Parts: sequence; C-alpha cells; structure tokens
Amino acid sequence: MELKDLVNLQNALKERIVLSPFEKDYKLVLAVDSSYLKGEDRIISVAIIYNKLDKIVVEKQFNIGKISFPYIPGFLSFREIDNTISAINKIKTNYDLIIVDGQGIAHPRNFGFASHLGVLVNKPTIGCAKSKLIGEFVEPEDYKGAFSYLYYNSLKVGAVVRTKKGVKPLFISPGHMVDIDSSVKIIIELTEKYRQPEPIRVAHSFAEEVKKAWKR
DNA sequence: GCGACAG
DNA sequence: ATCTTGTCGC
Repeated sequence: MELKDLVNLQNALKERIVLSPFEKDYKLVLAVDSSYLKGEDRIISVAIIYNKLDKIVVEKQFNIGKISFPYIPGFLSFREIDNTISAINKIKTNYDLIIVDGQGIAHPRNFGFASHLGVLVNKPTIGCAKSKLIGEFVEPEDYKGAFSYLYYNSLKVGAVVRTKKGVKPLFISPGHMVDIDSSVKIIIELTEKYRQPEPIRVAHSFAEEVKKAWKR
C-alpha cells in the first residue's frame, strides 16, 4: 500500500463525515490515547470512560498490538486506528462521544485521526491536538476559554483554544457528527485545572501506567 | 528548492 | 511518540 492509495482512501472516506451541532446533553465521554516502548514494535492503546456529571472515570480498557505503520504527518490514523478500535471494543459502558488525541478535519485532506475514527465507529468525535498540523490562526488571548478559529484553504477547520491561563493553546477540530463551536464548548466544559480536558488527561496517564507495567 | 510537519 | 533528573512556580 503506497501513500497515494492511502490518500485516495482518505478522500473517499471523508465523504461520510457529517458536521452538525452537538445538542444532546451528554454524560459519558470516551477518550483514547496510545503510547509506545522505545525499542519495541508494539503500540499500547487505551480507552477510558469519563462521567462528566460526577467527574469520575467509570471504565478503563487497553489493548497491546504490533506497530504496522510508521508515523508520517498526515497519516497518523493508519498507525493508531486499528489498535485503538481494539481497545474501544473492550469497553462495556455505552457512551455519547469520543475525544481523540489528534486532529479532526484540521488536516491536509480534512480527514485526521478523529474523523477517521468517527466514521469507522459511527460515533461523534472531537480532535484535541497539542500542536498544529496545518492552518493559520491568530494567537488567542491569555485567559481560560479564549479562542480563535483555525483556517486552511480559506476554510474554517477548527479552533485554537486556551484551556488554561499561561499555557499553550490546544488545537480543536471536529472529527464527525459535531461542529466547530460544539467541539470548543465541550472541550472547555471538560477542562478542569489542567491544560488537557480530563478525559484525555486520564487516558494519557493510564497509557503511561500500562506501559510501565509492561516493561517489568 | 525551502520550510512545515498531529502522535 | 520516546528517554530522563532536577528544578522552578503556584
């Protein structure tokens, strides 16, 4: 499989993306994240369920698989999506939406990891990235909740959101079945006292925990 | 050719 | 993403 074939696949699958406001009053949020071990060809993916009302984690699952694709900007989903779905399939709790560590439509072909995952599992997904992949924006003001929109090819593809004063902003973009403003609102609602929204923060630390346990 | 480049 | 100790700040 060459990159041009993967580009065709992304262009074909993106036709299935639906971008609409997320109005539902949600409660259970699923978040995914992956970690790797230096010398090994393994990938550890985790899926956790966060109860937004009680602000607690109600389920954690993980899956360890083999890396089948290198990291290439614009093709991250092909590296992490299979193992990530394996982790999600172990989740027994039902949930309303998924938050992904990566971009949604803020992607060269408007089909980042969050969009790819959303289309495959047919669930609302929001991309929550720590840095930019593509696009232009003006730096948001320095207070929690401040944000500016991200543009690419004269198209609004996401938002740059300051989730905490004094820290670098997050790059938020809709993956599937949500829109930009709904995504920003949800990410801010789920952010407590750290830069990352709680679901992603918990998923990341759990992925680190599983990795350390695997080492021994 | 040069710079940019999710995790 | 990974490795890695101390250290500065709230």
